[in-house]
Amino acid sequence: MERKILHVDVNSAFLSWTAVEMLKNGAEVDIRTIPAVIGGDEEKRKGIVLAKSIPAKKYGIKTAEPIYFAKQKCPNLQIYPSNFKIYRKYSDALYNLLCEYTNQIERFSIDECFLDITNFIPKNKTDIEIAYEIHKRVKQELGFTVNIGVAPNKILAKMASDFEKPDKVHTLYKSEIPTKMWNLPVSDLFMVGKKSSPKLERLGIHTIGDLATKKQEDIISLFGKFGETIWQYANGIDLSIVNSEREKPKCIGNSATLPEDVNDIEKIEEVLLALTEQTTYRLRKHELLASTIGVQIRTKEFKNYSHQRTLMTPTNSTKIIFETAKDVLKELYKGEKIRLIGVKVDKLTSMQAQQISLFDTPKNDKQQKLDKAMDKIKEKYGYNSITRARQMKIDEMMDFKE
DNA sequence: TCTGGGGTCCTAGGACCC
DNA sequence: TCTGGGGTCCTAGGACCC
Repeated sequence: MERKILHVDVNSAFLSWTAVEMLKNGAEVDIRTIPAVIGGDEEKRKGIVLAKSIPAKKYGIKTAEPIYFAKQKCPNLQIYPSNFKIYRKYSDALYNLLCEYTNQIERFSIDECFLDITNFIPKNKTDIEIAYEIHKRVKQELGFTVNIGVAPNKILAKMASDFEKPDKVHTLYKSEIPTKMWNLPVSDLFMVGKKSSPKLERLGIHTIGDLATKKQEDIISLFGKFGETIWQYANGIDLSIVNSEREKPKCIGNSATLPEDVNDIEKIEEVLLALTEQTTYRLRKHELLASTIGVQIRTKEFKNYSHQRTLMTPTNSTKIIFETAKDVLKELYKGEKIRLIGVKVDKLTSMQAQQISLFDTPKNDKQQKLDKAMDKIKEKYGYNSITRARQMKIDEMMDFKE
């Protein structure tokens, strides 16, 4: 049986949510109506565009481009900082509203959800009517606009919600694929990014339709497994289900671009410790243990390097993970000036499945208790409420999120 | 000129085992 | 001297997404 899938996508999410919050706090201008962006701090070298208003888009400003360029395109551009606490609040409000329509709902990102409403459409209504109802209610009750794609599977629903913006409902049924999707540039297809689209162009594949009508074997022989995926997407084929199970993460990591390039190993290790504490805190919150510890650095020339190491026994101990990360960093670091440092834990297993280790000494037990005590305080009073003394300066510098 | 931070998935090459 | 083939696991790096 044909399924009924919706993809709900918040228009310029970070900017819209900031606008709603500002209006609630008595602001006179709605930043959605002026050339404005949400962006990082240029002085801290995090100056990229995270979201843009429609008037800003008219100046040719693009998401993820440096603010520096955006300002050249539009000198009177208004720039507002990001605030993930607020985004989480609005994202949750949207999710709660959508849950009234189905229990098969997948949070695809902070501002996108897939809904499978196949078994939840009342007899007197159609899928399109439900989409319009959600569209209207979100605007009236939450104050921001969404695009909704209505289709028989996830890829088509996602492509449909990406059609004309903002504040629109679009359908993309199988019969509409040639007229609504095949005329679009191949780079508009989900998963075709800035590396594969020039490669496709060189092969004379300019539109999604060009890709769809090529022989599947030819695309597979050129692009491997990835080729199979994009060929299927171009033909509107996607058998994946709307997955409402909240899955455990497969890896957890934190990284930070430093305000200045650094080659002082002590300073680098201090930042590494702060990042490790953040990562292990999240690891423990998920009740997971990690087997692989990885460290990444980015040089001032934007070269990325990484090393990792797998431990005999999975752990979530800040001390063990930090000691390992320091070791891995030593292998990796050749003394050059670095711009970014990151830590990542991988091969995660649930704590319940933990094997009793021969190395569970009283000393390790003490470390575990210390981690737990620190976590509790962070839980109760906020992440920054407790911190190792020598780290205070770094925390200020890196403005940690909750 | 300037280029965030959080993820997922894939690939290629090497080590090691039988 | 000449030296297979299948499998698993690990690592480094890269593409892509929001």
